[in-house]
Amino acid sequence: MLDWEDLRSFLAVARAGTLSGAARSLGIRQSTMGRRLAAFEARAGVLLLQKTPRGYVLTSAGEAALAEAEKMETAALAAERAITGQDTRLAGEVRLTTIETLAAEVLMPILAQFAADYPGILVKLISSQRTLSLAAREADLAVRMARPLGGDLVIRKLGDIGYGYYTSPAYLARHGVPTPGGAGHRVILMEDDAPNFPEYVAMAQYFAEAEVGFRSDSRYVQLQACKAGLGVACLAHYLAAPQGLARLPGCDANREVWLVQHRDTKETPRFKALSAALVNGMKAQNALLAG
Amino acid sequence: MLDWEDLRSFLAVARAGTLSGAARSLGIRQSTMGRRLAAFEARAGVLLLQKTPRGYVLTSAGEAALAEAEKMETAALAAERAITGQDTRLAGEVRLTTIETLAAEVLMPILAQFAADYPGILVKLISSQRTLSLAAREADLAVRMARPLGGDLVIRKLGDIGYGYYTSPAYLARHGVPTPGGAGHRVILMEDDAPNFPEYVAMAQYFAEAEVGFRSDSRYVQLQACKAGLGVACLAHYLAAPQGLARLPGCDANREVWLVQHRDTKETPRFKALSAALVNGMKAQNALLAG
DNA sequence: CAGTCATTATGCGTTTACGCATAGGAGGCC
DNA sequence: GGCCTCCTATGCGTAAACGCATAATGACTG
Repeated sequence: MLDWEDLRSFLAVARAGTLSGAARSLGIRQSTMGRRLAAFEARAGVLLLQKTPRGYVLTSAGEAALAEAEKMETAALAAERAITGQDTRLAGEVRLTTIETLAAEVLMPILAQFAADYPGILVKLISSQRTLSLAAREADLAVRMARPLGGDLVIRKLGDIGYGYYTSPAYLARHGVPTPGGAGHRVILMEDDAPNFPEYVAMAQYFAEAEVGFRSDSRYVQLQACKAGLGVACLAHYLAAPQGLARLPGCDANREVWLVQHRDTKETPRFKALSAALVNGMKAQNALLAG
Repeated sequence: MLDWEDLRSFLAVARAGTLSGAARSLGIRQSTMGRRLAAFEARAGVLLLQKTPRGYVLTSAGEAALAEAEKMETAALAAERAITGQDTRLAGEVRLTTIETLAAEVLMPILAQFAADYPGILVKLISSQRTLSLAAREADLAVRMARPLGGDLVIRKLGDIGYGYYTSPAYLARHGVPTPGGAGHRVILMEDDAPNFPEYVAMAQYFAEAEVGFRSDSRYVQLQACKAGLGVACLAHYLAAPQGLARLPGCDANREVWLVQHRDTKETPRFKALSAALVNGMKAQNALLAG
C-alpha cells in the first residue's frame, strides 16, 4: 500500500525536475524529499524517475503513475476548497492577490476600513509577479485587470481603469506635446516588449517613431522615471494624477477590473464580506479610476 | 495545505465509523488514528466528523470532502496498479485469491510445480471468506466460481466444476437412494439459506421435502459431516470423489471457473506466468473437475 | 444487573522522520 | 581556468509521530 504523501512527493519531483525544487514547492527540505523519493521507489519496486545530468526525468513507468498522481492532486485541491467553502465563521484568513500599484493605491484604504469593520478577519494581500491560481488555492480572492475566462470561477466587475500618457512638466517644457508617431520623443516601457496589455499595445502604435528612454517592469519605477524627466509613460490615472505629472492627449485606453473567486468558496462568509467591501469601495472611487 | 495522508485517514474513519476500524483498515493503531483525525480537523478548521454514541458520522461539511477523498483513493489505487503493471521483473510477490477447497485440492499441485519453475516468484494464496477486490489491489489474481461482470477486468475461463449429491456408504445402506423430493432424508446445508449458488439452489428444489441434518459454511466440515453419516451433501466432484463417498443421482449442476485480473496489470510478467500455469494446470484436470 | 466486548482517551518510551549543516559534484559565465 | 551557483548525498541532533499499555466509557447479552 503506497503512502499518499509519497505519491505527492513523486508528483512534485516529476514536475520540478529536481529534488530541491520539489522540496521548495512542498515547503520541506531537499534531504527529506530525497529520502521520500527513495522510500517511494523502494516500495514501488520500479524505477519511476531517472536521474540525469539535467535532473530527474520520468521513465515510461513513471508517466503512467504521473497521470494518476495528477488526478489525486486535483481531487485533493477540490477537497480543500470544499472544506474551506464550508467554513461558516466570519473570521480567519483571506488571501487576496492583485497587481502592486492597484493594491497600494486603490485597495489599501478599502482594506483599512475592512480591517476595522471585521477585526476577526486577517487579510493577506499578495502582490505576486506571477498570476496566482485560485484553483490551486494559492489565493482566495483575486482582483484581475482583465475578464478571466473559463474555470470554475465566479466573477464580478469592479470598474474600469483609465490610462493616459504622462510626463514631467520639465520634460513637457523642453520637448512639447508629442504628436501621433511621437517623433523626437522618448518613451518609458516594460522590460520586455511582450506584454499585450491593451494600453501598452496602443502606446506602441502611437509612439511608433519615438525612442526608448527607459525600461522597467515596475510601474512605480516607471512613475519615478517619468517624474525624473526620462520620457513619456503610459500610466493609470489613479497612479499618475496625484503626482503632479502632465497629462498628454492621445490615449483613451482603459482596462476592466474584475473580482474573481472560486465557485467552491463562493458562500464562505469571510470571503463574501471582503468581496462586498471591495465592490462597494471600488464603486466609490469610480470617477478617480476612470480619470 | 492539507496532508494527503490525513485525507486518507479521514476517508477511512468516514467509512468505518470508528477510529479503531479505520485504524485496522490502514494497518495502524487506534491512538494514531485518533491523533491524525484531530490534526486534520484542526487544520481544516471545520468539524467534518461528529462523534455520536454509535460512532463517527459525517457532518454536511464532511460529505463534500468525502466525495473528493474518494476520488483521491480511486486515483491512488489506479496509480498503484499502473506501477505494478510496469514491473517487468519475473520475480516478486503474486497474491492469488479463491475459495478454500479449490485452493487446497486443485490449485495446490499446480502452485507447487509453479514454485519449482519460478523460484523468484512468491505466491500468496488468500482464501478469504469475503470476495477480495482486484480494483482495490487486495489481490492480484482471482479464481472465481462465476463469470465476473463489469469493471476493468480481464477474464479467462479455466473450466467447469461439476457437483453431485454425496453421502456415506453407511447412510446409503440405512436410508437408500433418495427420490426427487428427498422425503425421509437429511441434507447438509450452509449456515444461511441465502447463497444463490446454482448447485445450492438446485439442491434446495430437489430435496424440498427433506429435513436438515447439519449446517456449516465450511465445505470441509460438510465433507466430514457427510462421511460421518449426517446426511446428503452437495459437493464438488473433486472434493468428494477421492473420499470414498457414495455418489447419488439427481444432480447435474455445475459452475464455471474463471481466472480474473485487473486490466492494468495484465502485462506484468510474473502475473502472466502464474496465469498461464493456472490455465494449463486446470486444463489437465478437466476430467476430474467435471466429474 | 453483572459481565463481556467493543469503543475512545491518555501517559510513556522508543523509533522514525525531519531539519540543519556540510561536503562533493556538475554546469554556466566571464 | 577559476569562480559562482545550483544541485545531490550524508552525518548528526532533535522533535514529532508512533506503538504499546492502561484506564475509562458505553452498548449489548444472558
